[in-house]
Amino acid sequence: MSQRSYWLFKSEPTNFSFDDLRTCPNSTEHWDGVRNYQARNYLRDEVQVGDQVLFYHSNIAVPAIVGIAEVVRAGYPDWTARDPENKHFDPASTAEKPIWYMVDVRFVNPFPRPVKLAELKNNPALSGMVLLSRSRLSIQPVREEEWRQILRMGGVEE
DNA sequence: GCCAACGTTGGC
DNA sequence: GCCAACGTTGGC
Repeated sequence: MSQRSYWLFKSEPTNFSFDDLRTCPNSTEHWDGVRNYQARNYLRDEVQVGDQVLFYHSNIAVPAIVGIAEVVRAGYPDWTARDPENKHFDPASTAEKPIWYMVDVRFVNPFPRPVKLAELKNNPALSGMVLLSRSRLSIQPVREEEWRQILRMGGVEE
């Protein structure tokens, strides 16, 4: 029995928003299209069923963490890499030797108050967050203390 | 829309 | 294996 971990997943809401996740069948969706090796390693090797996820909206006027999702399926080959029609097609990835991985996530709940990037930056307790030093990494680990702090900032009851 | 930061590619 | 060129990300 492994202890559950915390993550931050980034998404551009114009592509896929937290509300899109909510309205998916069973509020569950594949987290596909990740094409960065470090993020891939997390998805393939570390993200586990039951892990909790901060859903972050990037590349918009007011970037913010908007809610919580949960991992419902651990890493497995991202088949969109083998679909020539797909935007994220990668001919180097095969069924025998997949390069890219995805997980499945489920909508849990929105924050009563979204936590803006500016607020994260202004909180000294969060100065070690990966988001602030490696902003481009799309799958990032979150420490338990950071998780609790951010939920508090988002108005989530303990 | 700009541009800095950063990841990837490919010539050597 | 180095590193310049290039493409992408994402805050502003």
